[in-house]
Amino acid sequence: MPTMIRARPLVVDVHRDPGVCLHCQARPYSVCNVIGDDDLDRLGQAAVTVTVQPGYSFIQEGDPAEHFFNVTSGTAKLFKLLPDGRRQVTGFAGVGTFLGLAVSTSYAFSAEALDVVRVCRFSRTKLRGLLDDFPALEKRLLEVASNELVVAQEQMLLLGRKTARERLASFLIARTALLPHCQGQNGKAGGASSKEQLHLPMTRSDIADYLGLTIETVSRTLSRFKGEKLIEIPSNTEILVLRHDTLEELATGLS
Amino acid sequence: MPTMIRARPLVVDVHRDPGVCLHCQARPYSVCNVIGDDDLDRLGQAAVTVTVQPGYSFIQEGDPAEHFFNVTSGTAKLFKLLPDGRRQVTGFAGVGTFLGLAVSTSYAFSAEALDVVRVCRFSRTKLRGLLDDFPALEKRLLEVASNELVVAQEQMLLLGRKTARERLASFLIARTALLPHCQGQNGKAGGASSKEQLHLPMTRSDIADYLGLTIETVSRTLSRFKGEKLIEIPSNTEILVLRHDTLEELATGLS
DNA sequence: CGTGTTATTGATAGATTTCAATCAATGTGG
DNA sequence: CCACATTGATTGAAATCTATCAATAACACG
Repeated sequence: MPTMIRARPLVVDVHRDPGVCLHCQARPYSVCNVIGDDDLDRLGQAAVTVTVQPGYSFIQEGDPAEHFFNVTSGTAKLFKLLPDGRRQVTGFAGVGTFLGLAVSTSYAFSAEALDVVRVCRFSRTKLRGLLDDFPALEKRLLEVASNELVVAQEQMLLLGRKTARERLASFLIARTALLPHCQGQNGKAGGASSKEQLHLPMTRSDIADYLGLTIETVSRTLSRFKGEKLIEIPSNTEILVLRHDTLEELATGLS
Repeated sequence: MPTMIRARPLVVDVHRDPGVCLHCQARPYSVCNVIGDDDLDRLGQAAVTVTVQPGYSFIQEGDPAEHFFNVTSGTAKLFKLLPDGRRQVTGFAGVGTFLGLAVSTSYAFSAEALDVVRVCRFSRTKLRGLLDDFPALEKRLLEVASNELVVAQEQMLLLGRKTARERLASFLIARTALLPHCQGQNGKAGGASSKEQLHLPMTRSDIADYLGLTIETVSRTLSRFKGEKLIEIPSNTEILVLRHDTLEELATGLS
């Protein structure tokens, strides 16, 4: 049975500030990067900045979808619930993630902060206006949505057809791809070790709900990876990837 | 082990015809419906009509994504494969479905015709031009993509957290929603029977790969539904839904 | 009508879940 | 500063759902 406590959509801090967009550290990763410096204030005026404390949610599945969000710092988990409490985490939203694309009148998922999360919040109507004025923004959103679609299909493959080991390997590999130095990080030679350190802001329970497994299976599988010297587990929130390519093979179903 | 035979991307018939769009029976269900009658020829000139025979595929996962497609008749299955042949069907594309939204340079999935499928094919570059000229089309595509995203998240919930019974029930309910007379089809009173007849163009194997199960589990579960008088199975391709609301409860996890 | 494909049904096996206990990390209050 | 409680993670044993293996049965098609 999941926690379900403190799942109030409590939002802590709201403020607005002209010119923030220009120096926003999330800008290079966000849809905003298609807006020129000159027009950026126009964008900023349509948004408010919201800070969400860990454990609190800022989107509730089923609620009327009045806002769009852009994550500027921190990580949130996105999830859907069944009436009896079973949960499916559909994704983790990091810096630059645009949320709320659900066209319908209500949100299709909930979003809860894993650490302190800051988001830019746009009202539906104001964003509509922005899209009319900036066709490039609309194009960018289509791009974003298409990419998410590809990711979702990959996740369906994982959930429908991969073993627990393959799921965990896929998860770890996907996480390494998010690391800042995300290219040429390991040699091609078989068995080359790379030592990538992952920070996991989510709990084992979140990982389980993301991969369609139980906490216990996640824990057991990671322990086995550790025993096989594929990873190290310095702490509950850190994982050191020792054999990237072995995990990658596992993730794709080879072996 | 899946079939894997005749998975050649064989396309059978190609022809073009000015003015076809105007009388296309798929128009009301397609993205084209945002284009006015006057501009419709412009759209038609950018497309070619392709007929695909059952069992043949017109999109191959991994191939360079040179075209977009719009299904005008028939049904196709969309799927991804693991190297060892495990398959995940990510969706079924019926009349009006727009395909190829993958932004990247290569397709993220394969598409294979279940029955005779006709599609409108657009080259990437020509569609790009159309989008520049018709902002409404771009808006519509964003709408389509967002909707598919919602559907994909629902499918993740199914694959990650639902039981075999719940998956089959969800599948049947989703299929009834596609029926032409798709509103007010059954009374609210508990236990009301509705008798909706479903035509299933896909095999049990396709259903299994769609729901993350095996053929045997699909067959057994349907047989059990039959034994419980929830459905009838007049033929391999037809299913009669006797108790829509009972199945709906099952689908949502209330059982 | 054979003949091959697809679907059903049965028996068994196996991967993951469930139930349960232990351990570790963190925080509280006397 | 140290018992005590709380939460999250790990590990073990048993149960269960679904997969696998295997045999029929139903169907489509030439």
